[in-house]
Amino acid sequence: MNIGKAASKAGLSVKTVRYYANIGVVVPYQAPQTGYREYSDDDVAKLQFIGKARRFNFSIEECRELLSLYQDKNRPSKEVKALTLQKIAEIEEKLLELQGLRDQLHHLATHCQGNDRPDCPILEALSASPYR
Amino acid sequence: MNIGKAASKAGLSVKTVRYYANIGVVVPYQAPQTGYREYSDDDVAKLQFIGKARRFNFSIEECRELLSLYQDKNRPSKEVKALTLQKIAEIEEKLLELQGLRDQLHHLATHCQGNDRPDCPILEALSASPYR
DNA sequence: ATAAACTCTCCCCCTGCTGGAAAGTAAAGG
DNA sequence: CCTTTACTTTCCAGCAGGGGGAGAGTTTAT
Repeated sequence: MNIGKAASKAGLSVKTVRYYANIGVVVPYQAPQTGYREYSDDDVAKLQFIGKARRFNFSIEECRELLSLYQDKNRPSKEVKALTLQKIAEIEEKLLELQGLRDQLHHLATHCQGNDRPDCPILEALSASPYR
Repeated sequence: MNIGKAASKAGLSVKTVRYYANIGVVVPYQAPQTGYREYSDDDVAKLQFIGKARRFNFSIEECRELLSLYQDKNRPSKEVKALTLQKIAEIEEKLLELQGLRDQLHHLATHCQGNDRPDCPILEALSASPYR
C-alpha cells in the first residue's frame, strides 16, 4: 500500500512515516520507476509499534532498540524489561520534579493577593537573591 | 561586568546569556569599540529571574511576559497570578499523563518474566492490534 | 612581549517532527 | 481521451532552547 494508507493505518501522519523512512527506522520497499514507497502489512505493524512506543515516551533511539529486539526471534525479554524499568524510573524522577514545581507555584499563587497592587510574592520569589 | 561573570552570577551558561541577548530577552549595553556586552547588576537580576522562571517550566515567551510585568512598576499582580495558575493547571495535566504512562509501563513490566524466553507482554502490547 | 583567558560573530548540530514549494503520478469523472 | 483532483516525491525551512566549535579580536597576567 502507499504511504497515505500505511500512515492512516498506523495512526501517524504521512510526514512522520516519511521521516521514519528517511532516518532508517521503518524503511519500506521503494518502487524504482515512480519512487513511491510501498508498505507491507509488516511495515505497518512496525509503524504501529513505533507509534505506541513513542506515546510511551520512548525516544526514537529507544524505539530503534526496541524494534530490533522485537524483530529478533531470539529476543531476550529481560532486555525489554530492563529498558522498561529504566523508563519507569525516569518517569518517576520527572514526576517528582513536576510535583515539586507545582507545589512551589501553588505556594506562591496562594500567597499572591491577585489584586492590582504590586506586592506579588511570585515575582519576588522569581527575583529573589539578585546578587550573590 | 562581562558576559562570563554575568552568566556565572546568574547560574546560566555564556551561550544561553548570549542567546537571550540575541532574542531580545535581556539586552545589555554593548560597547561600540570592542563589541563586548556589559551587564549591569540589574541585567544580572533579570537573568536570574529568567533562569528561575525557566526552571519553573515557563517558556521563553512566558518569561518575556513575566519580565515585562516584573519591570512594570504598576504591574497588576493578578496577571502574574493568572499566568501562574494556568501554569499549575498545565503541570497537573502533565502529571496525570505521566502517572498513566508509568502505571501502564509498570503493569507491563510486572507481567514480563524477564528471562530469555520471548513471551514478553511488553512487546506484545506495543505491537497490539496490528491491522485494523 | 607573549601566553592564557576572555569575548565576538557565524554557522551547523541536536530532537521529532511539521509545513510548504515544485514536480511527477494515479485514479476518477465526463 | 482529457481534465481535474488526490496522491506522491524531493528538498528547504523552521519551531524550542540552546550546544559546539571555528576564526578573529581583546584584555590580563606574567
